[in-house]
Amino acid sequence: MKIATYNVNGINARLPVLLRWLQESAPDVACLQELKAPQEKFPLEAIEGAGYHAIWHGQKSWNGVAILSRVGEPVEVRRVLPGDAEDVHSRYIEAAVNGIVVGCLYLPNGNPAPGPKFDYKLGWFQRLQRHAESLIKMNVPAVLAGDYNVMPTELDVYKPESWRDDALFRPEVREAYHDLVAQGWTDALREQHPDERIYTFWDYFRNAYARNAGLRIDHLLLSPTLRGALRDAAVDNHVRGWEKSSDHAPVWIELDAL
DNA sequence: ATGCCGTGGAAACCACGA
Repeated sequence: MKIATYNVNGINARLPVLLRWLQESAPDVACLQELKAPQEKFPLEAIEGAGYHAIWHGQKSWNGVAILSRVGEPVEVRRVLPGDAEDVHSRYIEAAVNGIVVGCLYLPNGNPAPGPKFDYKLGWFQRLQRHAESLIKMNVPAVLAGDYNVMPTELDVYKPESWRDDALFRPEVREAYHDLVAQGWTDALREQHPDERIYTFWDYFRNAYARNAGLRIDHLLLSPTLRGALRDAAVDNHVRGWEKSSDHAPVWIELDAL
């Protein structure tokens, strides 16, 4: 079973690239972030035409997450990260697909730090930790996939020294990610490639992709029950080089049947 | 060191992203 995550940066602006990638990479499940579309502007016909069921949680202008599946309909579990009734951002959706709980998340950017946006990021991270802990305790096969907006280690940044004070790399955020993983999760891409410089995002400007000035911020975390099923993990790096690409590249894992 | 680019939505610029 192949599960992917892809921050599309505008699903309607990205539709040709998204469809081309779905055709080429053929993930069984795809978690999408940054739809940047209200609920009623999700391009369902095109997605279904590509052979996928979909559930999504849209929002006007910003955020927005979706779960696509070609291995049966995703059975929605929730479309809000628990713990804050005031939080109106569309940043989380969760479904049961083919016997696996798939959480699709778009963690807040948090810049500038310090400040209210950074506080929101840390609070969101805490809520994610609590929810992830509950998934661990339920002992279900689960994948938490998405744009975490954190580079976990120096190996995950092209130039660590210039990112020290950034909300994506500050110690509090890296610690939050570390603590989350320490619950028993496996960072699938890093597990498969312990020492490689692997990036999932390259800025649109400063020729970042051509210089490989990238960040690894899109992650797939596997619950303890899935760790042994991990067969492969990689970034569809070349997709970032396509015309009208997102600034992120898709990341995927391949799991053995349970 | 820097939103220099890209997207969406409103307004002919601005918010936001990482």
